[in-house]
Amino acid sequence: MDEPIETAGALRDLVEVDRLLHEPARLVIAAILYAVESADFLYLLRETGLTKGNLSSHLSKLEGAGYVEVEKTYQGKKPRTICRMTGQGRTAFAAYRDRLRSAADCLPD
Amino acid sequence: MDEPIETAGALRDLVEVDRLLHEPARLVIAAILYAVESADFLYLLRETGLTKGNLSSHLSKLEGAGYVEVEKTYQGKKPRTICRMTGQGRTAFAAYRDRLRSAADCLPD
DNA sequence: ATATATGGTTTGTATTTCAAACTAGTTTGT
DNA sequence: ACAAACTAGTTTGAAATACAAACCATATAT
Repeated sequence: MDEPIETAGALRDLVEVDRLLHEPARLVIAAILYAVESADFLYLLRETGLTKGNLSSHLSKLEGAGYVEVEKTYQGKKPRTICRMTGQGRTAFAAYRDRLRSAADCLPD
Repeated sequence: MDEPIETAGALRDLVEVDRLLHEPARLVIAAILYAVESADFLYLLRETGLTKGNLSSHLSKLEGAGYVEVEKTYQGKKPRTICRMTGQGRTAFAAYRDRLRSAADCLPD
């Protein structure tokens, strides 16, 4: 025996929160993409304050989960990476946001 | 060159959130201990729904950070582990809670 | 030609998280 | 009295993460 014991409580729901979005760096990326329809790599780089390496790997993770689509284009001779949140990503983000808000509400004062 | 670029935005503050408390399992433990003055291992086990192994190691981590004090006593012949949040832990929890709330508020709808 | 900048990706290390396995002692059953 | 099972935890080992440094391809400036 070593399984969790059954109990009630809204706080406990936090434990099952979406870990992909719970990571602060990814939450910031996701919040931006949720709001803007599309954004390119350099815009996200400026807005999030992440390093290029981190932005790249977090984006890949969001892409791998189907939350974000990444399109590689060229702007003249320069590469331009455009990111969009998918429907799946929007649904997941909204759910995470709502969970987070109700969790924040039930934390003790 | 590969440092973060300077930019404004309240969302970005999330990235510097207290990782110790941002972990959902630990946040649940911390929220309980913040509210109750003291709680024993078995109470926390029931309330959090964590496994014993996880509860034990998360408590150790909170203890290592100085957020929680752990006192081992006996209740008759049975071991009883009593946990209390320290002043430092209370301060950190309140700060995390406030940051989380303002982050939750500025997420897009 | 060589150096430097742009727009990213890959790699390596250190840390985390989790549950399974373990420990130490106690109670129950026969 | 002896073994089996239970209680109250801790330790361990494997898998996943998170981060920045190092790298790559192409373009531009000297």
